[in-house]
Amino acid sequence: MGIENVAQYLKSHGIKPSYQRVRVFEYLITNRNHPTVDTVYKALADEIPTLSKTTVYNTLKLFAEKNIVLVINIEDNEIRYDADTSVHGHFKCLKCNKVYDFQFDEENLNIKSIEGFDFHQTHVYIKGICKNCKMNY
Amino acid sequence: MGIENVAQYLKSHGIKPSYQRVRVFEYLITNRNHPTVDTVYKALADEIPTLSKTTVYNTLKLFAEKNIVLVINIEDNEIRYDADTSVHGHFKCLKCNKVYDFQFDEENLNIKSIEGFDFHQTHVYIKGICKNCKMNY
DNA sequence: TTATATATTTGTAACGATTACATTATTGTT
DNA sequence: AACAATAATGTAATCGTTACAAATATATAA
Repeated sequence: MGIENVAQYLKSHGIKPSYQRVRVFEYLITNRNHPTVDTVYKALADEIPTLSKTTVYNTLKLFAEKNIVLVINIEDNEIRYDADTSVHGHFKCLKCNKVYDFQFDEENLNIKSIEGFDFHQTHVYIKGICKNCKMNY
Repeated sequence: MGIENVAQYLKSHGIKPSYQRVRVFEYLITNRNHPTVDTVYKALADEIPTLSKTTVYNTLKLFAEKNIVLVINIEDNEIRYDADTSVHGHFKCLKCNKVYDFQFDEENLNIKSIEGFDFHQTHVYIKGICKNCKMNY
């Protein structure tokens, strides 16, 4: 997605494409690393010296409200964000702390005992050791 | 589970059954309400006037380390605990904020793209509107 | 263009949940 | 009873997040 397309994408979701918002969203789609606010802020602060961390908080919260990012709550002490809003799960490696995406079959979950409930969001989180860390330690 | 059995249960998991620890664990198994630290503290403070909130924090953290409680991270601003450590999911109603348990078929998730990873914990969280709130609003 | 209104960004202060730490109390052992 | 080890307590510190007011940027209308 080019800058013009990012701006258009934000507009089409009811978000005015300010410079900071475009840059934050570009960061998310370029680095698919499920960053925290701090990660985004540190990465962009070099190139946008006037950037405020509050702006990153506001921007990501706005993106979440407008449903163009997913909020990842796999750890209790940090909020991560993902610009891939398709249904997928997240795996966090307890050794290297990296977060991986994975696909799963939602319809096969065969959920029991909460029939008649309306589902708005489904989150599947798995923690463990990733393949790379298994081999190297 | 009676008090003696709670003490025995804690011991068998390497936890010294102090008065406070027994009371916190009894609270969890008596009120299966997925409480936060604050909820447990407020409920027990009446009956144990000297109870410190730090003790509740320490106790629940210890229980989690010893794997006799699950840490529920369905919301980013609160940690909830569950003495039911069997594999099950959690549904949070966005209207009444109640957390419900549900069963699901883990083996049918059919997880792709993270083959060869070791899984330690699996969490399935669903947010939406519960049946009761659907009917009453 | 200029004036004006609106929206956004910024930086600081406040907030709240959690943790660190030192002190006190409790428990177990000899 | 004396001692050592463990746990509980209360306060202070920490850290991620939010509130808020001032400054800046953007859009609109005359």
